[in-house]
Amino acid sequence: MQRKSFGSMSCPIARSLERVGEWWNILILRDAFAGLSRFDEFQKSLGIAPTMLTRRLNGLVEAGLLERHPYSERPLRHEYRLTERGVDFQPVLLAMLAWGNRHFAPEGESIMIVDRKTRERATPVLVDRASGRPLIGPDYVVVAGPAATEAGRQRIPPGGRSLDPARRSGASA
Amino acid sequence: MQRKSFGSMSCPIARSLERVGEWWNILILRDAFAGLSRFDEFQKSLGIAPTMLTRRLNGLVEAGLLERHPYSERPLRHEYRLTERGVDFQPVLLAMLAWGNRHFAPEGESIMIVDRKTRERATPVLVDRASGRPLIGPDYVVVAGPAATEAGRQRIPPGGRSLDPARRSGASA
DNA sequence: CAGTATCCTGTCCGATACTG
DNA sequence: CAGTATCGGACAGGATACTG
Repeated sequence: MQRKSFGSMSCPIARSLERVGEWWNILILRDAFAGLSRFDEFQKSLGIAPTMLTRRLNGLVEAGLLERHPYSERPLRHEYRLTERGVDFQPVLLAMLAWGNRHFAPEGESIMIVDRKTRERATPVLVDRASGRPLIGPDYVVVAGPAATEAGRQRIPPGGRSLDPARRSGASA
Repeated sequence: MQRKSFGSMSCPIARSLERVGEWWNILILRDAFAGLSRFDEFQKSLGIAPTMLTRRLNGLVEAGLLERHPYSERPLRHEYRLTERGVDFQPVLLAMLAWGNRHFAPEGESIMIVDRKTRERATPVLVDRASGRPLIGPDYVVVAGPAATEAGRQRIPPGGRSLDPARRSGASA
């Protein structure tokens, strides 16, 4: 699986995209989280061509998001399970779910997250684990890390770049 | 911009992918969050072919994530600004950033989020806005929403599907 | 500077057919 | 059931050249 590479490879987002950038990959992961694990389960669920599914599955295995586990010898058959790296991808999926629900669900939500007991709807927000404060707001900033390139470093203003939409020129009143 | 469509269109994740699925789109959004707004800023930053950039920019405008604002008449020139829908996409970007940092940063992080004052590193976690409890854990489940199709509904176990990695077969001890 | 026009290549992806 | 083999189309994306 030959990987596409972008100009700004030093960016972790670009690096992530190299692994999950293809259209199907994210949907396969979504289904893996839904508990699917066998080739034909994915195929039925996604309506994807088998040859494509093979390629995407192999890609995800190579990228370390999925693991093959044999469940039958003779003939050798395996199921695809999320690795820890794959499981870690869940926040991205949930963030996309929330965004899709918010902006592209004209007829209402088709999937939602609720409290297990009270059944109340949850609204996903990203916060800092330690402090519990929302990341998107005035309290946090993006800064260059130890592995940043000089070019990357220069794109970030001194003091860091705000994550607050209100401080973005053009956004909001 | 003719949109690709997937089998399971009822899923909000699939719907999101229709808008931002292309490789460049996410990187363009990332740069937009970094404050870039002019054609040539994007081009320099991304190293993308101008013709491609035009296409992607148009796509993002059509999808409602970016807005054109004229900053010069004669000749007419516009800059591209994030709409509210675009700004709302930030959690997805940050989740990808965190995932990329965690799993694909062998030489250390190149970009990180820190507390504006204390300069301490933040770790992004997804929580419910109302309760503050982490979504990925035992407290929350995924259920079918009002707009779910019958097929989608049947894929979710009664009571909802857990988001807890520990309850996933095969993951962790 | 902010694009458009044109051409070309790679590959994503589906359709179909085949195999242990 | 879980894939592999092969074919072909559509388009993402790059390179180059051009325009107001």
